Amino acid sequence: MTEQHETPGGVSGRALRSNATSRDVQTKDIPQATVARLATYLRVLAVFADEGVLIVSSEELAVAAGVGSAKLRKDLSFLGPNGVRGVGYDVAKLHARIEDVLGLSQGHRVILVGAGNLGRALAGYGGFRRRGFAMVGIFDSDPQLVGDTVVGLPVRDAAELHTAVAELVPTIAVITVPDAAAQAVCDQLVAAGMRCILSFSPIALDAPPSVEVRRVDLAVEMQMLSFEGARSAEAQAPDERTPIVRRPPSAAIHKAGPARHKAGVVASAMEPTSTGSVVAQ
Amino acid sequence: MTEQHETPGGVSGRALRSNATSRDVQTKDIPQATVARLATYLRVLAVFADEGVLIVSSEELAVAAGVGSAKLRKDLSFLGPNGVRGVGYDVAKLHARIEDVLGLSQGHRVILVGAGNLGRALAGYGGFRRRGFAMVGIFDSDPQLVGDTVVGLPVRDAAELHTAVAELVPTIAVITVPDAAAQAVCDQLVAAGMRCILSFSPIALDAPPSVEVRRVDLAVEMQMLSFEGARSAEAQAPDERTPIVRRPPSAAIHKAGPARHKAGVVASAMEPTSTGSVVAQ
DNA sequence: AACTGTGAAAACTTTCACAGCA
DNA sequence: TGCTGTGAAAGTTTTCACAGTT
Repeated sequence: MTEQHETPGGVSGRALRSNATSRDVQTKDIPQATVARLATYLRVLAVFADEGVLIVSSEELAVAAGVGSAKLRKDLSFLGPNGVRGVGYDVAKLHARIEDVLGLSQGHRVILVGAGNLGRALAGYGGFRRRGFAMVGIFDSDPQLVGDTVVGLPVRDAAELHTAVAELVPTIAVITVPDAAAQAVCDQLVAAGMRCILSFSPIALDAPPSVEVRRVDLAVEMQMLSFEGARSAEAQAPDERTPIVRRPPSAAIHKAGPARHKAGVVASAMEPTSTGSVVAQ
Repeated sequence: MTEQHETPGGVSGRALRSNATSRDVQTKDIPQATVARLATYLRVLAVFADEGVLIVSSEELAVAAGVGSAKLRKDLSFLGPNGVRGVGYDVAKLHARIEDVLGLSQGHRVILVGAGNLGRALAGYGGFRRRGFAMVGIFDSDPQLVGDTVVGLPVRDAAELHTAVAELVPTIAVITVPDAAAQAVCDQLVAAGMRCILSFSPIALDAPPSVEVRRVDLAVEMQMLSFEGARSAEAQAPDERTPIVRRPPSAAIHKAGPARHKAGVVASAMEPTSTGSVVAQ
């Protein structure tokens, strides 16, 4: 369930490449939900291609991607005709088509702000490189980290962001700084001209509508799992449920102590957040 | 854009805790989309609580969470009455209520399989601990890594998984191994009795319907950003678009070379995947 | 006066089932 | 015959707007 998504109006273009196939489709009309799955199909197609498969049917692709074949066909139909009736889809051709529609054909230059644990892990994450995202710059404001080398790139001072953006011409920025610093970093990135931002901080970032901000909250996924798990447990043992989750040793933080209840104070300072989207899935 | 979700029927129960408030609501009736957002509200509420805020209005909460207030109220309405008309919501009470509904009240014991970059980063990710997820075991099959200490825990041999699960009684398992190993690890976890699995491998995992599997594909988020970015660029400069994404130096992998086209071969071996869900958003 | 809770409308997604084509 | 592309139905989610409460 992705989220709202204020109408954008950003920047970042695609190189010319006068050949046919181009991104003619009314991209505006491709449902959000479909876009999310196109990315998945792309990966699966890459696997098929590696295996030397030339043609796949919607059924095969669907199974590999974990969706229904009707849904897959419907999704692909938004990109115009891509297959051959009675035969299937040309793996290479479909891969190229989706890449094109997603705006991945030219590849992306990515900078990462926040060289902490998560940042370094993402910088080295093979899945990005493998799918056409090149890491071109890493930044942090911690003098301790500045100068380190991560996946071959020097960690630069976050103060250099503005200059560096002009020089590196990145198309996507990834934020992996502590929550408290996220909004400030986002502002800097916007000021530097970035138009696509992926944040791993769970806070909602405020940015002009011309900037695309996506948010990934890793804990949300765990919490959804928790819900589904608890739900199925409930369904199975309507009442004599076994307390498998015994000892709450170090867990159960934020127990929202029943302290200071009673009305009175009302919300105080709270950034006028907006833009952005959730995962969810 | 979350996804399908085969009807589960799993395990993992909640401790008794005879007090009121319990998870009475027909959890079955809470929309998937709402569950994803509840997790977000929870985090925002924790922030408000830390700031000493006692009461919030749907509008304030909504802004902080980055959603519309009507949507937020509708979401909360699935949990039964939680606020006071004309006043707002009691921060602590609402926090506790959502925690309860999501099945987080008892906290969760988490094991992680795959002590590579991503695994280690997740193990140390404060967002988990902060929200009640306690890391209790880390595994890897690489002898090089076994024995290392990550966030205070020794990396154990993945071969010990079965025994370890019996001993640690974890409720959630996180998979961060290379794609090729993901299905095997998943199978082991299922065999060991795990019922909730979160995988960071982009491949669709096959597991019995009684096991909840969620998948997070970090690259999908980037690809969706790419799409939105390209789309808005298009909207802005209908035709004389500036090719900001110039030099495709190290980027643009998987260019799906127009080599071996032409039909003939059809999909070969492909795991009969199923279960699971996507992010996306 | 301020704010929640909620039916009902609108928008969006998924699923079905079949016409159309190689 | 086999598989795509797609309208139309079904299901889900969001948005609206207002009745109900304190």
